[in-house]
Amino acid sequence: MRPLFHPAIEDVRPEAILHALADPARAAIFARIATAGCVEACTVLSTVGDRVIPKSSLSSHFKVLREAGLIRSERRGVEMRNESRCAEVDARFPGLLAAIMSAYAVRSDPAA
Amino acid sequence: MRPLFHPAIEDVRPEAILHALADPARAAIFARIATAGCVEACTVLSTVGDRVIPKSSLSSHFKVLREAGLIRSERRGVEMRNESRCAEVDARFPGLLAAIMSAYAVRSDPAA
DNA sequence: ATCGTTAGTTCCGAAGTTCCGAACTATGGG
DNA sequence: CCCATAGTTCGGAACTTCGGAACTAACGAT
Repeated sequence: MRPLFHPAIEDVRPEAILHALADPARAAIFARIATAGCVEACTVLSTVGDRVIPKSSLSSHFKVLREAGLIRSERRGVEMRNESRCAEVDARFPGLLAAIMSAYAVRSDPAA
Repeated sequence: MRPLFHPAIEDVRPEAILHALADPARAAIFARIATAGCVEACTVLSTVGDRVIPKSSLSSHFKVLREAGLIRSERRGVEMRNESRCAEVDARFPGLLAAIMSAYAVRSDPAA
């Protein structure tokens, strides 16, 4: 298993963030990591909404989020700890994550 | 030639906007339409940075922006007028476009 | 009217990306 | 040591993107 790659915050590119969050499943995973105490293992969230996501797909979603600079992942024994890099990303691209997350919230809002 | 499709603002989905703007070339085209008096024809901007974009690719970039709800295009004789739908999009997803555009500006900022 | 020019679209093949099941690797417990 | 669990990698099918060539549509000049 190759080591986990995390870009330095100054190497994080906006197109990678937009690409990562342009997938609603990935955006939902990220939202859960960002809100749920900033730590969540992989198979804890093997469903998004009512949709089951296969392990291999989940693994690559995490990889995309990690390589976009949105989360930091660490192997802890047999499982993985993921925490969001919201604070760092927000310092570099102020307001970006908040605006994206609230855009998704608008869409799922029945009043919208 | 089939007619140009524009989604109603309430049908605009955040993932479509993120996907459209996740491509730096498309984001640059959109930025030019949004800032340059909100009207710009296609071949006026056949280059992005120092990169030449073929007509067929340009045409599909415009289509992606249009169908994401970011621009409104109208055939005016032999050419096309494009105007941004910033105001509508901003009313639905407040701050989203501004945050994305300033994220790209950070990236191209030599001090970043 | 018809020709030429300019603006943009469509078609289609090549190249690249995404999805997901199956096989694999790594860690920890009994 | 063997098993179970957590996650990764592989590989093929389905989908997307890119760009050149052929096409269409509008306008002006003759």
